[in-house]
Amino acid sequence: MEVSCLTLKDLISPRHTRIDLAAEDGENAQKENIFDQSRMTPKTPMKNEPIDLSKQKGCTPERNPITPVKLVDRPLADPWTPTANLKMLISAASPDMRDREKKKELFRPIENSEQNDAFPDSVQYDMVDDGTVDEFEKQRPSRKQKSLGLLCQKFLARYPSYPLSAEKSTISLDEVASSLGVERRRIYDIVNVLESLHLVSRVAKNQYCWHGRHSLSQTLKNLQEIGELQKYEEQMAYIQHKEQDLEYKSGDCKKETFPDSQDRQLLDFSEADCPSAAANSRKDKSLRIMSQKFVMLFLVSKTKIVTLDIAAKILIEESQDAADHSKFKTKVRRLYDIANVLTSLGLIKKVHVTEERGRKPAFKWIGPVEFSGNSDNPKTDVPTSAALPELKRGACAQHQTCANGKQRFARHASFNTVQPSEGIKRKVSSEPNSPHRERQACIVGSDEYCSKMINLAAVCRQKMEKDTKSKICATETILNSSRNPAIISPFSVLPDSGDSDFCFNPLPHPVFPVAHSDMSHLSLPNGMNGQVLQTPILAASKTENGKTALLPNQPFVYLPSASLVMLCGSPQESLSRENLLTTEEKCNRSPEGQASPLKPQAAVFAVNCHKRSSQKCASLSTPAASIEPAAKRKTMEHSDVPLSLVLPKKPFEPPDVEYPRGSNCASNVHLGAFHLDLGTPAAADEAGEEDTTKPLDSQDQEKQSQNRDLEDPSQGKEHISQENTKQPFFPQYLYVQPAAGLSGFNFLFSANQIPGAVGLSASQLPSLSVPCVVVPSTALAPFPLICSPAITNPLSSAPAGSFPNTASTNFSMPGLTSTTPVFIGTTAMVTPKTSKIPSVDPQQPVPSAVHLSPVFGRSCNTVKLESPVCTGPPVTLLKLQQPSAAPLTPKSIRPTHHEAFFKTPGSLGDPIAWKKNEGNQTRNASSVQRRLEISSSGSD
DNA sequence: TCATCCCGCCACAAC
DNA sequence: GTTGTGGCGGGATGA
Repeated sequence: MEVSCLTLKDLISPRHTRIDLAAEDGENAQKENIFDQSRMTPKTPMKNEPIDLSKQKGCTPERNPITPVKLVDRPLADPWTPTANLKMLISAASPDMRDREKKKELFRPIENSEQNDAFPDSVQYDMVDDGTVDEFEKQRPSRKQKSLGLLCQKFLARYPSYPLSAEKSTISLDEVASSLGVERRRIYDIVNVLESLHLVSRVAKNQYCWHGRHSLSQTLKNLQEIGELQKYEEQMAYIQHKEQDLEYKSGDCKKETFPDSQDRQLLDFSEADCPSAAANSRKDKSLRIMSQKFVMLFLVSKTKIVTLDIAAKILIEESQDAADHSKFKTKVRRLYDIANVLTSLGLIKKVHVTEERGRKPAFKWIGPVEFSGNSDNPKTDVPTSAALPELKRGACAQHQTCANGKQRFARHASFNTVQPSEGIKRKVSSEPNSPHRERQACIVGSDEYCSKMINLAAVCRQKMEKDTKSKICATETILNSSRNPAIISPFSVLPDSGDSDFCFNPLPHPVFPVAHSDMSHLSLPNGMNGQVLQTPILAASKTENGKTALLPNQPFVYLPSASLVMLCGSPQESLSRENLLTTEEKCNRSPEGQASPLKPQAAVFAVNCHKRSSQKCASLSTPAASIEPAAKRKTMEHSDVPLSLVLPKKPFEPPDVEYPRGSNCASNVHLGAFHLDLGTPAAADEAGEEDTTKPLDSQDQEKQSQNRDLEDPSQGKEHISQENTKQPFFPQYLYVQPAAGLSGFNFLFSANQIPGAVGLSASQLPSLSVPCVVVPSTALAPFPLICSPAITNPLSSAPAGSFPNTASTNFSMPGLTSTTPVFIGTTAMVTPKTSKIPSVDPQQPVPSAVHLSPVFGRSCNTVKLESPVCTGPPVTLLKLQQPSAAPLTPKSIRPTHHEAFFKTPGSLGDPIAWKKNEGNQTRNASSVQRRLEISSSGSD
């Protein structure tokens, strides 16, 4: 938006200037001006008047100034299209033009084109004749000036970001193209991307309707949910790991399970169900869909950073396209196109991720992370079905058809990345916003694919709901999950595929000790989330009574805030965990295991969180996931720009896999599952099938993985950290993801913990009577409160039921703003070790706190985040990779309450945001395993 | 050399 | 058959 605004100004100004100049200045200027006008009127009188323009103009201030001119310009452009470029160039050659243009550099290209067009050929030619050609060439708009991004900005400048309903204007591609002096083809590129976000919709041939950003939030929200269902995060993590592995191996990596799964999905979507495979295939490849998927990657990503190569790989996989290099290159090209538009929209920005290999181009999501009610009310704002291009196109219908056919899919593969099914749609529809959602669903998934995804989400939700209803079941499931790694499998989305569609559902709720109610919300609809959370928490809770009671063990209660992630570890926890473990014996809480789990756990959490997408639960999921994710996020945020992602070469799976059994079998399980998932990120879904279907295997795998982890001392830094985490004690700490913009990580340490480790002195922090130390908000991103269960008062956020113990005392703190994080922990909860956690030292071995520790362990992986965003010094983030079992499951917490209280500007936002975060985090968790070093050069 | 991505051919779909 | 769409990748540009 902002960008666009700026752009608009710029654009406008230039023109104005021109105009003014023309009028004021000399004739030279006049030429241009004259041109424009003359052109406008004469050439395209028709065009000039286009409704769009007029409307647009009227609508926004920007327009006001601009539009009029533009109108004029447009007409001019029209005629010229064929030679517009040439003319423009020529015109550019003119000194006057140059000067002016120089001033206007940014917009020049377009303007020039327009203006140039205006100039009489004679003039241009003259210029050329004069030998200005050289100059012309010199001035010839540079490639940058012609960039799609710039073009898009100009395009956006023409329309108000938030047009009044009445204002909705139609967009004539021809006009726009002519006015902008570009080929229509270029406009298609822009419009397709905009359409994917529902900023515009196709009305008719060559006609699009401008909707503005009203529905953007909703669209993003939907995309996020879908992305979570898709397990994109996991996929990304998987791919990253794969890459790393490959690097190791230097071998070729061919698609692994993951891809396959995706491919399958794709196939299913595009071909199987769809009537016209060809059409579908084409649609699947459409820029619009790619754009949506690309956006999903961001929304799901914990770090909010997506590298082009990974995105391309994911897209390729999904599209079933051969992974051959050419395809990859093509995808990357397309992604550049999309990225340019998204950048112009101010949704992403380019950054560089430094990996072991080197620097990789990447993009960071700078758009809204949380999608709360949204300004865009989908309901109101959302463009009507008519507006939805896709719908118009009948995509919905197709989807439906497909969906129907695929329902099974959803169920079977339900876990597969996306399998939309009728159920999903239903769900969507069923949701509060049903109407809206449906649309969106259609919209989002313009393709069947999308619809399927939606369906899946819906299904997940339903299941989630069911699960919530049958918490008991959940507990059981949890137990089972603990037993069966498979169930826990991160991708659990499907986990139960075999069983029920979403086994995890139950888990989530029960899992989160916090408040079920809340938790339930939080609880990830998806098995993943739920699972993750469950693992740690659940175990605890279960052990306790099956109550979802907040983990007594857990020192802290996680308050759902997108930004926050809290990890708790404490001896107690360990105990509880042990209890859990006992239950989980299966999990094998190997001594080590406990610690190790972190990674997986984190991942798991993340995963779980993700899945919940459909539900608001997402927020819940986030919590768990949030832990790691949060870190990641922070890292990401911090590192707005250049990020160095160091991924542990080792397949994160095993390493991660280490299940901190100790903490919780469940967690472990989850982890394991997660690993599995990681192993087959994309496959996760499928894997889900396999894994889920093969719980035993998965379990075994998990165990193995755990064992591996344990075994693998090396497992990398992460391991170390994890191992640390393994330590019986869980460091209690709270990780707060910085809200967007937050630079540093926020850690919450228990008072017991050694603040020093963190560098924060307890004294410095305002200490609540609570044992926990509060970290300065400044350093910390704003985050929600966290309470240790120990505290008697149940957190407000936490459902009382869930956390009987939790002290809510502080929570209510109205004063707390997102910015002011408050942590409450029971000292008891905190173990000295916990101090480690805060461990600034990423490497510091984190006691393998059962739940939390694991996270730390990983988190320990120092992630250097330089978040450009972060004003603060670059922060080394510890990857909180896993919120190990313990972790709280802030997710569960998710309760709206929390939100209300804590909503912080950035983080808190919607449960969805949570979900996102969670999802991201969880997914990132996989990545977490890897080190994520983000060196973001400064803030952007 | 590599990242970026403009450009326009051309296939497919919609009239 | 014409026009609208948009996939695709060659190859230019810039760092």
